[in-house]
Amino acid sequence: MRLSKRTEYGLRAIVQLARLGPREFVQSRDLAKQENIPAKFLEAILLALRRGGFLESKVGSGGGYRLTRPPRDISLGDLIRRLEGRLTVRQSTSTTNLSPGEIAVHLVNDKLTEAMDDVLDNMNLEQLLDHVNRAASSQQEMYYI
Amino acid sequence: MRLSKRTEYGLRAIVQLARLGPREFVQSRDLAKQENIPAKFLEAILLALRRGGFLESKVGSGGGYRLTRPPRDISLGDLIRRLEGRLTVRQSTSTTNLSPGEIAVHLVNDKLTEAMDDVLDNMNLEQLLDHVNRAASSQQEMYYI
DNA sequence: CCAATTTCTATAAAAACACTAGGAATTCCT
DNA sequence: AGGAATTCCTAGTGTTTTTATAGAAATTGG
Repeated sequence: MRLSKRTEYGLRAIVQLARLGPREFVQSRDLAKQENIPAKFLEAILLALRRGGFLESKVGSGGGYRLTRPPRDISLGDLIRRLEGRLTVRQSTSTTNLSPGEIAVHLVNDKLTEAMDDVLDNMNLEQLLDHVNRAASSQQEMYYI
Repeated sequence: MRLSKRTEYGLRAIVQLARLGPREFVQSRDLAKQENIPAKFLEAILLALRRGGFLESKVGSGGGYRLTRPPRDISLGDLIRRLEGRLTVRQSTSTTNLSPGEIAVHLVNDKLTEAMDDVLDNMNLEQLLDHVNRAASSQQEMYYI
């Protein structure tokens, strides 16, 4: 299991935005530079995040993006499902006349989906930032020991 | 999250093999027909399962495939990781000098991987078959109610 | 009016996935 | 011995998904 580049970039961008605080608008180009993400690709991703209600934007000179609400109120589940484009409705393959193998596949798929949703739905952006800070500072300590 | 066709087909085939018991060799072509899977594709998948130690084969007339061990001893984790080809080693991107965003991505990736492994490593083929049988029989009941 | 920015549409390039072709090797059966 | 059935193996092909890129319209601030 690996997140797509799209999701990875989106996550990295929103983490930056969350760290910089909700005051200022940050430009797509700057985010791209800071995180070393292809600029045009990031543009499209930020747009999707805006449409998803995670970001608000301001067009024109001095414009950019910022969070619509505090990190605590942004669920990783909502965020990542939006980024992965996994609105891929549960296959509506009629649940009748399935072979045993097909039933098994369904079962496994459901279990996996549930497990992932569990992880993501129980973590918000604030908690993720806390983890990151802790990880980063423990990385710092390494140098002093 | 969705399993690849390769994994889906492999799972369906091994479920069939497990149901038919460990006695007889079953031919690839028959499995393909029963589960409606492209024959040549399935061949390659079964071969991989043999190399992974899940199946043993007999070449030539009257040949085919069968499980190497009882379903109880086949972990879904081992099986599916083999099928997904997800030996995709944990990225060895040096864990130094990561941006906060990159750390966040790592964290999420690890959590998700762990959650999926948890599900899969705690289920064996026998348990999966039980689930399937229960699901199938409750599906049957539907017709009588 | 001009520069900076988001927004939008269209397309291209690359990678992953889902197969297919064809023949070699092995085994069984008569 | 010979032919039919089967796995084994290598290589290739087509399609879909992912990862971008190009370029111009719309909006805003100065």
